Amino acid sequence: MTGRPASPSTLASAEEPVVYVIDDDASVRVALSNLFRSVGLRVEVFGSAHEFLQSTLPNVASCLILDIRLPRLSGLDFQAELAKADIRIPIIFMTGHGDIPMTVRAMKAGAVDFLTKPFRDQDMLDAVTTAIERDRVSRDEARMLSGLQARFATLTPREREVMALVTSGLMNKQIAAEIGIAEITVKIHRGHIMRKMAAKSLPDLVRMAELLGIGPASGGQQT
Amino acid sequence: MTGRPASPSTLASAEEPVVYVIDDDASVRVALSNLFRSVGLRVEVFGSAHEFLQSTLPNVASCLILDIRLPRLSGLDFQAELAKADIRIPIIFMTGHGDIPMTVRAMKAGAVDFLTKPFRDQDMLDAVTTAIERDRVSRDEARMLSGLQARFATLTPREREVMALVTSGLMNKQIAAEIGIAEITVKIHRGHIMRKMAAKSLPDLVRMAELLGIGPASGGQQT
DNA sequence: GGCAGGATCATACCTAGGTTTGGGATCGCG
DNA sequence: CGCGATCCCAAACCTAGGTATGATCCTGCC
Repeated sequence: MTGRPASPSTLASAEEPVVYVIDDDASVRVALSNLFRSVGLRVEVFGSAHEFLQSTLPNVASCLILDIRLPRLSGLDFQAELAKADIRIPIIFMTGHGDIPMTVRAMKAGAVDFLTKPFRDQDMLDAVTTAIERDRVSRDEARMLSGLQARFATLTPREREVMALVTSGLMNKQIAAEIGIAEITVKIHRGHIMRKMAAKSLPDLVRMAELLGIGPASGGQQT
Repeated sequence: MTGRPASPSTLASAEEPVVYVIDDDASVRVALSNLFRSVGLRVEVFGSAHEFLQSTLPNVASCLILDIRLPRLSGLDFQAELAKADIRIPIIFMTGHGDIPMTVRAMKAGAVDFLTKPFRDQDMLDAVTTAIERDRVSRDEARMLSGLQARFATLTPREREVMALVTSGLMNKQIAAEIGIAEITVKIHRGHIMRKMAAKSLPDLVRMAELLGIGPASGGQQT
Protein backbone atom coordinates (compact mmCIF):
# COMPACT_ATOMS: atom_id res chain seq x y z
CA MET A 1 0.00 0.00 0.00
CA THR A 2 2.30 2.76 -1.17
CA GLY A 3 0.17 4.29 -3.85
CA ARG A 4 0.23 8.00 -3.32
CA PRO A 5 -2.75 9.66 -4.90
CA ALA A 6 -1.77 12.76 -6.84
CA SER A 7 -5.37 13.81 -6.99
CA PRO A 8 -6.11 17.35 -5.79
CA SER A 9 -9.03 16.16 -3.74
CA THR A 10 -10.25 18.44 -1.02
CA LEU A 11 -11.56 15.83 1.37
CA ALA A 12 -9.04 15.18 4.09
CA SER A 13 -11.10 12.33 5.40
CA ALA A 14 -10.96 10.67 2.03
CA GLU A 15 -7.17 10.60 1.89
CA GLU A 16 -4.48 8.66 3.62
CA PRO A 17 -3.63 10.07 7.04
CA VAL A 18 -0.02 10.92 7.85
CA VAL A 19 2.00 10.53 11.01
CA TYR A 20 4.81 13.03 11.52
CA VAL A 21 7.69 12.08 13.77
CA ILE A 22 10.19 14.61 15.03
CA ASP A 23 13.17 13.20 16.89
CA ASP A 24 16.86 13.90 16.78
CA ASP A 25 17.67 10.27 17.38
CA ALA A 26 17.81 8.43 14.05
CA SER A 27 17.17 5.06 15.67
CA VAL A 28 13.94 6.37 17.18
CA ARG A 29 12.87 7.71 13.79
CA VAL A 30 13.53 4.38 12.15
CA ALA A 31 11.79 2.41 14.86
CA LEU A 32 8.67 4.53 14.82
CA SER A 33 8.67 4.66 11.06
CA ASN A 34 8.69 0.88 10.94
CA LEU A 35 6.03 0.61 13.57
CA PHE A 36 3.60 2.85 11.74
CA ARG A 37 4.34 1.43 8.34
CA SER A 38 3.67 -2.03 9.72
CA VAL A 39 0.07 -1.03 10.27
CA GLY A 40 -0.25 0.73 6.94
CA LEU A 41 0.17 4.32 8.07
CA ARG A 42 2.02 6.93 6.05
CA VAL A 43 4.97 8.37 7.99
CA GLU A 44 7.17 11.41 7.56
CA VAL A 45 10.18 11.78 9.82
CA PHE A 46 12.15 14.89 10.75
CA GLY A 47 15.33 15.39 12.71
CA SER A 48 14.23 18.71 14.14
CA ALA A 49 11.29 21.01 14.61
CA HIS A 50 12.87 23.34 12.09
CA GLU A 51 12.82 20.72 9.36
CA PHE A 52 9.19 20.00 10.11
CA LEU A 53 8.20 23.63 9.84
CA GLN A 54 9.94 23.97 6.49
CA SER A 55 8.06 21.13 4.90
CA THR A 56 4.72 21.81 3.34
CA LEU A 57 1.98 19.90 5.06
CA PRO A 58 -0.69 18.34 2.88
CA ASN A 59 -4.26 18.91 3.94
CA VAL A 60 -4.92 15.46 5.33
CA ALA A 61 -5.69 14.08 8.77
CA SER A 62 -2.43 13.82 10.61
CA CYS A 63 -0.74 13.90 13.98
CA LEU A 64 2.63 14.81 15.36
CA ILE A 65 4.85 12.74 17.57
CA LEU A 66 7.70 14.45 19.32
CA ASP A 67 10.04 14.10 22.21
CA ILE A 68 9.56 16.55 25.01
CA ARG A 69 13.28 17.14 24.87
CA LEU A 70 14.00 18.42 21.40
CA PRO A 71 17.52 19.63 20.48
CA ARG A 72 17.02 23.37 20.24
CA LEU A 73 13.40 23.92 21.09
CA SER A 74 11.64 22.06 23.88
CA GLY A 75 8.64 20.03 22.86
CA LEU A 76 6.40 22.17 25.03
CA ASP A 77 7.66 25.40 23.52
CA PHE A 78 7.21 23.93 20.08
CA GLN A 79 3.63 23.01 20.98
CA ALA A 80 3.01 26.59 22.08
CA GLU A 81 4.59 27.90 18.91
CA LEU A 82 2.38 25.77 16.70
CA ALA A 83 -0.66 26.99 18.60
CA LYS A 84 0.44 30.59 18.19
CA ALA A 85 0.99 30.08 14.47
CA ASP A 86 -2.49 28.59 14.32
CA ILE A 87 -1.19 25.24 13.16
CA ARG A 88 -3.56 22.83 14.79
CA ILE A 89 -2.34 19.29 14.80
CA PRO A 90 -2.83 16.73 17.54
CA ILE A 91 0.41 16.07 19.39
CA ILE A 92 1.62 12.93 21.11
CA PHE A 93 4.57 13.47 23.38
CA MET A 94 7.27 10.96 24.20
CA THR A 95 9.69 11.36 27.01
CA GLY A 96 12.53 9.50 28.62
CA HIS A 97 12.77 11.68 31.67
CA GLY A 98 9.90 14.08 31.87
CA ASP A 99 8.24 15.28 35.00
CA ILE A 100 4.67 15.83 36.11
CA PRO A 101 4.49 19.62 35.60
CA MET A 102 5.62 19.12 32.01
CA THR A 103 2.96 16.49 31.54
CA VAL A 104 0.26 18.70 32.98
CA ARG A 105 1.27 21.60 30.81
CA ALA A 106 1.26 19.46 27.69
CA MET A 107 -2.10 17.89 28.43
CA LYS A 108 -3.66 21.22 29.34
CA ALA A 109 -2.45 22.55 26.00
CA GLY A 110 -4.36 19.77 24.31
CA ALA A 111 -1.85 16.99 23.81
CA VAL A 112 -3.47 13.68 22.94
CA ASP A 113 -1.11 11.60 25.03
CA PHE A 114 2.16 11.68 26.86
CA LEU A 115 4.07 8.43 26.68
CA THR A 116 7.06 7.53 28.82
CA LYS A 117 9.87 5.61 27.19
CA PRO A 118 9.98 2.79 26.85
CA PHE A 119 6.37 2.50 25.84
CA ARG A 120 4.46 -0.40 24.39
CA ASP A 121 3.93 -0.24 20.64
CA GLN A 122 0.24 -0.72 21.16
CA ASP A 123 0.01 2.33 23.41
CA MET A 124 1.60 4.45 20.71
CA LEU A 125 -0.67 3.03 18.05
CA ASP A 126 -3.74 3.65 20.20
CA ALA A 127 -2.66 7.23 20.77
CA VAL A 128 -2.09 7.74 17.06
CA THR A 129 -5.48 6.31 16.20
CA THR A 130 -7.13 8.69 18.64
CA ALA A 131 -5.10 11.63 17.38
CA ILE A 132 -5.80 10.95 13.70
CA GLU A 133 -9.48 10.59 14.34
CA ARG A 134 -9.54 13.78 16.33
CA ASP A 135 -7.77 15.61 13.51
CA ARG A 136 -10.06 14.16 10.90
CA VAL A 137 -13.12 15.45 12.72
CA SER A 138 -11.48 18.78 13.38
CA ARG A 139 -10.53 19.22 9.72
CA ASP A 140 -13.95 18.26 8.53
CA GLU A 141 -15.46 20.87 10.84
CA ALA A 142 -12.95 23.49 9.79
CA ARG A 143 -13.68 22.87 6.13
CA MET A 144 -17.39 23.14 6.64
CA LEU A 145 -16.99 26.29 8.65
CA SER A 146 -14.73 27.94 6.12
CA GLY A 147 -17.27 27.28 3.40
CA LEU A 148 -19.90 28.94 5.55
CA GLN A 149 -17.66 31.90 6.26
CA ALA A 150 -16.92 32.33 2.58
CA ARG A 151 -20.60 32.57 1.81
CA PHE A 152 -21.17 34.88 4.75
CA ALA A 153 -18.44 37.14 3.42
CA THR A 154 -20.44 37.71 0.23
CA LEU A 155 -23.22 39.33 2.24
CA THR A 156 -23.39 43.11 2.31
CA PRO A 157 -23.22 44.80 5.73
CA ARG A 158 -26.94 45.36 5.69
CA GLU A 159 -27.63 41.77 4.82
CA ARG A 160 -25.49 40.60 7.71
CA GLU A 161 -27.41 42.84 10.03
CA VAL A 162 -30.73 41.52 8.79
CA MET A 163 -29.50 37.95 9.02
CA ALA A 164 -28.65 38.42 12.68
CA LEU A 165 -32.11 39.77 13.40
CA VAL A 166 -33.89 37.14 11.33
CA THR A 167 -32.07 34.27 13.01
CA SER A 168 -32.72 35.78 16.40
CA GLY A 169 -36.40 35.26 15.74
CA LEU A 170 -37.72 38.72 14.94
CA MET A 171 -40.53 39.13 12.41
CA ASN A 172 -39.92 41.13 9.26
CA LYS A 173 -41.96 44.06 10.53
CA GLN A 174 -40.01 44.11 13.80
CA ILE A 175 -36.73 44.06 11.92
CA ALA A 176 -37.97 46.89 9.72
CA ALA A 177 -38.85 48.97 12.77
CA GLU A 178 -35.59 48.07 14.48
CA ILE A 179 -33.36 49.33 11.69
CA GLY A 180 -35.74 51.92 10.35
CA ILE A 181 -36.57 50.64 6.87
CA ALA A 182 -39.69 49.31 5.16
CA GLU A 183 -40.81 45.74 5.66
CA ILE A 184 -40.64 45.05 1.94
CA THR A 185 -36.96 45.91 1.97
CA VAL A 186 -36.37 43.45 4.76
CA LYS A 187 -38.04 40.77 2.67
CA ILE A 188 -35.77 41.55 -0.22
CA HIS A 189 -32.66 41.43 1.95
CA ARG A 190 -33.91 38.20 3.39
CA GLY A 191 -34.29 36.67 -0.05
CA HIS A 192 -30.74 37.69 -0.93
CA ILE A 193 -29.46 36.20 2.32
CA MET A 194 -31.13 32.86 1.71
CA ARG A 195 -29.74 32.66 -1.80
CA LYS A 196 -26.22 33.80 -0.97
CA MET A 197 -25.96 31.53 2.05
CA ALA A 198 -27.49 28.64 0.11
CA ALA A 199 -29.91 28.02 2.94
CA LYS A 200 -32.76 25.72 2.01
CA SER A 201 -34.94 26.86 4.89
CA LEU A 202 -35.04 29.17 7.87
CA PRO A 203 -33.97 26.44 10.30
CA ASP A 204 -31.05 25.86 7.97
CA LEU A 205 -30.10 29.52 8.18
CA VAL A 206 -30.47 29.50 11.94
CA ARG A 207 -28.02 26.64 12.24
CA MET A 208 -25.57 28.45 9.99
CA ALA A 209 -25.84 31.51 12.20
CA GLU A 210 -25.13 29.35 15.23
CA LEU A 211 -21.98 27.95 13.66
CA LEU A 212 -20.88 31.42 12.60
CA GLY A 213 -21.43 32.67 16.13
CA ILE A 214 -23.88 35.31 15.03
CA GLY A 215 -25.82 36.86 17.82
CA PRO A 216 -27.73 40.11 17.92
CA ALA A 217 -24.53 41.69 19.24
CA SER A 218 -22.31 40.43 16.47
CA GLY A 219 -23.36 42.46 13.49
CA GLY A 220 -24.19 45.87 14.80
CA GLN A 221 -25.87 47.25 17.86
CA GLN A 222 -27.70 50.50 18.10
CA THR A 223 -30.39 52.36 20.02
CA MET B 1 -27.20 15.78 41.47
CA THR B 2 -30.17 15.23 43.72
CA GLY B 3 -29.30 17.41 46.67
CA ARG B 4 -31.58 20.39 46.48
CA PRO B 5 -31.15 23.20 48.98
CA ALA B 6 -34.28 24.41 50.68
CA SER B 7 -33.48 27.94 49.63
CA PRO B 8 -35.80 29.45 47.05
CA SER B 9 -32.93 30.38 44.78
CA THR B 10 -32.13 28.07 41.92
CA LEU B 11 -29.10 29.82 40.51
CA ALA B 12 -25.90 28.03 41.42
CA SER B 13 -23.91 30.91 40.04
CA ALA B 14 -25.63 33.21 42.48
CA GLU B 15 -24.50 31.26 45.51
CA GLU B 16 -21.26 30.83 47.32
CA PRO B 17 -19.01 28.23 45.70
CA VAL B 18 -17.58 25.43 47.83
CA VAL B 19 -14.22 23.72 47.79
CA TYR B 20 -14.16 20.10 48.94
CA VAL B 21 -10.93 18.66 50.24
CA ILE B 22 -10.41 14.96 50.74
CA ASP B 23 -7.21 13.94 52.48
CA ASP B 24 -6.40 11.46 55.20
CA ASP B 25 -3.74 13.75 56.61
CA ALA B 26 -5.32 16.15 59.09
CA SER B 27 -2.53 18.66 58.73
CA VAL B 28 -3.14 18.87 55.01
CA ARG B 29 -6.84 19.39 55.61
CA VAL B 30 -6.13 22.19 58.04
CA ALA B 31 -3.57 23.85 55.82
CA LEU B 32 -5.79 23.82 52.75
CA SER B 33 -8.79 24.87 54.75
CA ASN B 34 -6.90 27.89 56.01
CA LEU B 35 -5.62 28.71 52.57
CA PHE B 36 -9.05 28.77 50.99
CA ARG B 37 -10.70 30.53 53.88
CA SER B 38 -8.05 33.22 53.66
CA VAL B 39 -9.36 34.15 50.23
CA GLY B 40 -12.99 33.93 51.29
CA LEU B 41 -13.87 30.51 49.88
CA ARG B 42 -16.17 28.08 51.63
CA VAL B 43 -14.42 24.80 52.41
CA GLU B 44 -15.59 21.36 53.44
CA VAL B 45 -13.00 18.79 54.45
CA PHE B 46 -13.23 15.01 54.50
CA GLY B 47 -10.88 12.35 55.77
CA SER B 48 -11.90 9.84 53.13
CA ALA B 49 -13.74 9.43 49.85
CA HIS B 50 -16.40 7.53 51.76
CA GLU B 51 -17.15 10.47 54.02
CA PHE B 52 -17.42 12.71 51.00
CA LEU B 53 -19.89 10.43 49.28
CA GLN B 54 -22.09 10.27 52.35
CA SER B 55 -22.47 13.99 52.64
CA THR B 56 -25.22 15.69 50.67
CA LEU B 57 -23.79 18.11 48.18
CA PRO B 58 -25.57 21.42 47.78
CA ASN B 59 -26.29 22.49 44.23
CA VAL B 60 -23.64 25.17 43.96
CA ALA B 61 -20.48 25.60 41.92
CA SER B 62 -17.78 23.54 43.54
CA CYS B 63 -14.61 21.57 43.01
CA LEU B 64 -12.86 18.66 44.60
CA ILE B 65 -9.27 18.46 45.76
CA LEU B 66 -7.85 15.09 46.49
CA ASP B 67 -4.61 13.25 46.84
CA ILE B 68 -3.90 10.70 44.19
CA ARG B 69 -3.02 8.31 46.97
CA LEU B 70 -6.16 7.98 49.05
CA PRO B 71 -6.30 5.45 51.91
CA ARG B 72 -8.62 2.83 50.52
CA LEU B 73 -9.50 4.03 47.06
CA SER B 74 -6.93 5.57 44.75
CA GLY B 75 -7.70 9.09 43.58
CA LEU B 76 -7.89 7.90 39.99
CA ASP B 77 -10.33 5.14 40.82
CA PHE B 78 -12.40 7.59 42.80
CA GLN B 79 -12.43 9.91 39.81
CA ALA B 80 -13.66 7.06 37.64
CA GLU B 81 -16.29 6.16 40.20
CA LEU B 82 -17.64 9.68 40.33
CA ALA B 83 -17.86 9.73 36.56
CA LYS B 84 -19.67 6.41 36.54
CA ALA B 85 -22.10 7.66 39.17
CA ASP B 86 -22.65 10.71 36.97
CA ILE B 87 -21.36 13.05 39.66
CA ARG B 88 -19.63 15.72 37.64
CA ILE B 89 -17.36 17.87 39.67
CA PRO B 90 -14.03 19.33 38.58
CA ILE B 91 -11.14 17.60 40.29
CA ILE B 92 -7.74 18.93 41.24
CA PHE B 93 -5.23 16.26 42.13
CA MET B 94 -2.34 16.58 44.55
CA THR B 95 0.47 14.12 44.78
CA GLY B 96 3.66 13.63 46.68
CA HIS B 97 4.98 10.84 44.54
CA GLY B 98 2.90 10.41 41.43
CA ASP B 99 4.14 9.36 38.06
CA ILE B 100 3.49 10.44 34.51
CA PRO B 101 1.05 7.71 33.48
CA MET B 102 -1.09 8.59 36.49
CA THR B 103 -1.00 12.23 35.46
CA VAL B 104 -1.96 11.45 31.91
CA ARG B 105 -4.82 9.26 32.99
CA ALA B 106 -6.14 11.92 35.36
CA MET B 107 -5.89 14.71 32.81
CA LYS B 108 -7.48 12.60 30.08
CA ALA B 109 -10.36 11.93 32.44
CA GLY B 110 -10.87 15.65 32.74
CA ALA B 111 -8.93 16.69 35.82
CA VAL B 112 -8.43 20.44 36.04
CA ASP B 113 -4.89 20.23 37.37
CA PHE B 114 -2.39 17.89 38.90
CA LEU B 115 -0.17 19.52 41.48
CA THR B 116 2.97 18.03 42.90
CA LYS B 117 3.68 18.55 46.59
CA PRO B 118 4.94 20.85 47.70
CA PHE B 119 3.05 23.30 45.55
CA ARG B 120 2.82 27.04 45.73
CA ASP B 121 -0.37 28.34 47.30
CA GLN B 122 -0.98 30.50 44.29
CA ASP B 123 -0.91 27.51 41.96
CA MET B 124 -3.58 25.83 44.03
CA LEU B 125 -5.70 28.95 44.13
CA ASP B 126 -5.40 29.40 40.38
CA ALA B 127 -6.46 25.82 39.81
CA VAL B 128 -9.44 26.24 42.14
CA THR B 129 -10.52 29.42 40.39
CA THR B 130 -10.44 27.65 37.05
CA ALA B 131 -12.27 24.64 38.43
CA ILE B 132 -15.02 26.66 40.08
CA GLU B 133 -15.60 28.69 36.97
CA ARG B 134 -15.74 25.54 34.87
CA ASP B 135 -18.28 24.03 37.22
CA ARG B 136 -20.35 27.18 37.31
CA VAL B 137 -20.66 27.17 33.52
CA SER B 138 -21.34 23.47 33.44
CA ARG B 139 -24.08 23.75 36.08
CA ASP B 140 -25.71 26.64 34.30
CA GLU B 141 -25.79 24.63 31.10
CA ALA B 142 -27.11 21.55 32.83
CA ARG B 143 -29.90 23.53 34.46
CA MET B 144 -30.91 25.11 31.18
CA LEU B 145 -30.87 21.76 29.44
CA SER B 146 -32.92 20.05 32.10
CA GLY B 147 -35.58 22.73 31.78
CA LEU B 148 -35.67 22.13 28.05
CA GLN B 149 -35.92 18.40 28.51
CA ALA B 150 -38.75 18.80 30.98
CA ARG B 151 -40.73 20.78 28.45
CA PHE B 152 -39.87 18.34 25.69
CA ALA B 153 -41.17 15.53 27.87
CA THR B 154 -44.61 17.11 27.87
CA LEU B 155 -44.89 16.68 24.10
CA THR B 156 -46.90 13.77 22.78
CA PRO B 157 -45.09 11.28 20.50
CA ARG B 158 -46.71 12.82 17.46
CA GLU B 159 -45.69 16.30 18.49
CA ARG B 160 -42.10 15.18 18.94
CA GLU B 161 -42.15 13.71 15.48
CA VAL B 162 -43.53 16.90 13.98
CA MET B 163 -41.04 18.99 15.92
CA ALA B 164 -38.14 17.05 14.43
CA LEU B 165 -39.48 17.59 10.92
CA VAL B 166 -40.28 21.26 11.48
CA THR B 167 -36.84 22.05 12.85
CA SER B 168 -35.23 20.14 10.03
CA GLY B 169 -36.71 22.72 7.68
CA LEU B 170 -39.62 20.93 6.04
CA MET B 171 -42.74 22.86 5.11
CA ASN B 172 -46.07 21.93 6.70
CA LYS B 173 -47.30 20.32 3.52
CA GLN B 174 -44.14 18.24 3.24
CA ILE B 175 -44.46 17.12 6.82
CA ALA B 176 -48.08 16.21 6.18
CA ALA B 177 -47.12 14.10 3.19
CA GLU B 178 -44.21 12.56 5.10
CA ILE B 179 -46.30 11.22 7.94
CA GLY B 180 -49.54 10.85 6.02
CA ILE B 181 -51.83 13.38 7.68
CA ALA B 182 -53.50 16.62 6.59
CA GLU B 183 -51.61 19.88 6.55
CA ILE B 184 -54.08 21.48 8.96
CA THR B 185 -53.29 18.83 11.52
CA VAL B 186 -49.60 19.60 11.22
CA LYS B 187 -50.36 23.24 11.88
CA ILE B 188 -52.27 22.31 15.02
CA HIS B 189 -49.46 20.09 16.28
CA ARG B 190 -47.06 22.87 15.51
CA GLY B 191 -49.04 25.33 17.56
CA HIS B 192 -49.05 22.93 20.50
CA ILE B 193 -45.30 22.44 20.16
CA MET B 194 -44.57 26.15 20.22
CA ARG B 195 -46.71 26.65 23.31
CA LYS B 196 -45.48 23.62 25.22
CA MET B 197 -41.84 24.36 24.47
CA ALA B 198 -42.33 28.05 25.23
CA ALA B 199 -40.61 28.94 21.98
CA LYS B 200 -41.08 32.55 20.97
CA SER B 201 -40.19 31.91 17.35
CA LEU B 202 -39.14 29.22 14.92
CA PRO B 203 -35.43 30.08 15.27
CA ASP B 204 -35.95 29.70 18.99
CA LEU B 205 -37.40 26.23 18.51
CA VAL B 206 -34.58 25.28 16.16
CA ARG B 207 -32.01 26.16 18.79
CA MET B 208 -33.89 24.12 21.35
CA ALA B 209 -33.88 21.17 18.99
CA GLU B 210 -30.14 21.57 18.54
CA LEU B 211 -29.55 21.50 22.28
CA LEU B 212 -31.84 18.51 22.65
CA GLY B 213 -29.96 16.69 19.92
CA ILE B 214 -33.03 16.25 17.80
CA GLY B 215 -32.22 15.22 14.29
CA PRO B 216 -34.41 14.18 11.37
CA ALA B 217 -33.75 10.61 12.50
CA SER B 218 -37.41 9.70 12.49
CA GLY B 219 -38.80 7.39 15.10
CA GLY B 220 -36.43 7.54 18.01
CA GLN B 221 -33.30 9.35 18.91
CA GLN B 222 -30.92 7.47 21.14
CA THR B 223 -27.44 8.61 21.90
C1' DG C 1 -70.69 3.96 30.61
C1' DG C 2 -68.59 8.15 30.60
C1' DC C 3 -64.70 11.09 30.78
C1' DA C 4 -59.95 12.79 29.40
C1' DG C 5 -56.49 13.03 26.23
C1' DG C 6 -54.74 12.25 21.90
C1' DA C 7 -55.09 12.38 17.02
C1' DT C 8 -57.50 13.56 13.09
C1' DC C 9 -59.76 16.92 9.82
C1' DA C 10 -62.81 20.83 7.53
C1' DT C 11 -64.06 25.63 6.99
C1' DA C 12 -63.11 30.23 7.53
C1' DC C 13 -60.18 33.86 8.32
C1' DC C 14 -56.16 36.36 9.24
C1' DT C 15 -51.12 37.31 9.34
C1' DA C 16 -46.39 36.50 7.75
C1' DG C 17 -43.20 35.39 4.20
C1' DG C 18 -41.51 35.88 -0.41
C1' DT C 19 -41.05 37.08 -5.54
C1' DT C 20 -41.51 39.99 -9.49
C1' DT C 21 -41.53 44.27 -11.72
C1' DG C 22 -40.09 48.66 -11.79
C1' DG C 23 -38.10 52.53 -10.05
C1' DG C 24 -34.94 55.93 -7.40
C1' DA C 25 -30.85 57.49 -4.61
C1' DT C 26 -25.99 57.37 -3.13
C1' DC C 27 -21.16 56.36 -3.49
C1' DG C 28 -16.66 54.76 -4.88
C1' DC C 29 -13.87 53.85 -8.78
C1' DG C 30 -11.67 53.48 -13.19
C1' DC D 1 -18.70 60.75 -16.01
C1' DG D 2 -20.70 56.46 -16.39
C1' DC D 3 -20.72 51.80 -14.22
C1' DG D 4 -21.72 48.77 -10.63
C1' DA D 5 -22.78 47.91 -6.04
C1' DT D 6 -25.59 48.95 -2.34
C1' DC D 7 -29.65 50.38 -0.35
C1' DC D 8 -34.12 51.82 -0.55
C1' DC D 9 -39.29 51.41 -1.65
C1' DA D 10 -44.14 50.36 -3.81
C1' DA D 11 -47.78 47.59 -5.96
C1' DA D 12 -49.35 43.26 -7.19
C1' DC D 13 -49.60 38.68 -6.35
C1' DC D 14 -48.92 34.27 -4.48
C1' DT D 15 -47.65 30.85 -0.87
C1' DA D 16 -46.94 29.51 3.90
C1' DG D 17 -48.04 29.82 8.67
C1' DG D 18 -51.32 30.09 12.37
C1' DT D 19 -55.78 30.29 14.98
C1' DA D 20 -60.61 29.45 16.11
C1' DT D 21 -64.70 26.67 15.89
C1' DG D 22 -66.58 22.46 15.70
C1' DA D 23 -66.48 17.80 14.90
C1' DT D 24 -65.26 12.53 14.71
C1' DC D 25 -62.76 8.58 16.37
C1' DC D 26 -60.10 5.84 19.51
C1' DT D 27 -58.06 4.37 23.88
C1' DG D 28 -57.14 4.01 28.64
C1' DC D 29 -59.14 4.49 32.94
C1' DC D 30 -62.32 5.25 37.02
